[in-house]
Amino acid sequence: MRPRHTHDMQALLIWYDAHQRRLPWRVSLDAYRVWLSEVMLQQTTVPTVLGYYPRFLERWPNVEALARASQDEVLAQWAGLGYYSRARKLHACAKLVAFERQGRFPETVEALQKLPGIGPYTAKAVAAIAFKVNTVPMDGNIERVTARLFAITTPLPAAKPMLQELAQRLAVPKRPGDLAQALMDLGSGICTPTKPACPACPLKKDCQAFKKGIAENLPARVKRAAKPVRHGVAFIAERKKDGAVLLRKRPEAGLLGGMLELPGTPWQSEPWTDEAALAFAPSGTGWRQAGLLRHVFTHFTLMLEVRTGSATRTSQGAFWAKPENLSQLALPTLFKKALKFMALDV
DNA sequence: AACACGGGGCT
DNA sequence: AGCCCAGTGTT
Repeated sequence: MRPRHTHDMQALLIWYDAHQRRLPWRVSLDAYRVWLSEVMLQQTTVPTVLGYYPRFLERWPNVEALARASQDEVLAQWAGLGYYSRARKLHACAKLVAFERQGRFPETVEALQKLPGIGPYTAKAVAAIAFKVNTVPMDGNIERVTARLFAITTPLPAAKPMLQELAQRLAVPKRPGDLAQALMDLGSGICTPTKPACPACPLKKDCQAFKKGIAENLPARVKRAAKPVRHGVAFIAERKKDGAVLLRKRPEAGLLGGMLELPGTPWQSEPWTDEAALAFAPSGTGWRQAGLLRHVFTHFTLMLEVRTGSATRTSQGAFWAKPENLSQLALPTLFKKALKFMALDV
């Protein structure tokens, strides 16, 4: 066992007490609320989550309520947040906790990590914040803070195990949850990826990277490959009498899994010819180009050509959705963008 | 270890 | 245009 308290975590906690933000998931340490916020915050910024978390909590105030919802309802509320497998696993986890564990979340890192959608980070965060387990979760912020504190120059992701081990040395038994949140606040507010505010940092006396003047260069990363481009054509098939459009449900697994979409072509590396694209159109007439949009996914960029036309009957697997109902459906951002072309087309 | 998996905001 | 973000699960 290495010696603890080589760093002044007390100074960090004092800074945290003076600077912490009033965020809705810091109002209560109820495990359900902590868990819900941590899942939403996976790879998602605080401002974005602020637009979803209060609505979720109002609609489903406890894990039993969320467990009783339908998956389509959960996906509809999640629409726009991205990484939709999170919503499916969130619901699966809620059902498991509500129906097989009498509504109680497990209280150890190991048991939490067995639940759907809870990985190493979320297990530690929930354990530390809701159950006062003395552990330090590793997220992007704490990874960066740790790399700088110890001046680790090994590039990510190879440095991850070392950073994980070093971060655990920062643990303090008194206030594990506050320490985790203090480190994350430090990472987002002071120890930022570019132009860190080192002079204002409560840990500057301990920071090896600051002393060496290399804080801004850490953590080092290996270069990522450029995103390929894919092309698709989507069809807005409009019903004359009420303006309803045809939608269909995507497969449960994979990209935008379980969400709704406009009918259209597959997405391929080459642009579509008219003739090839029309083979994927719903039964309808008068197709004309309404717009072209670019949408960036995690690992490719999509160029989506949007065409409008009129249709009188549904096609295979599709259904009519009235414009006034669109906001309550599980439509990912890509297709919300596409549907905006409809209004221009009168 | 590498990849799939959204979307928004920053520089 | 590239990088980042309160990551997880699969291969």
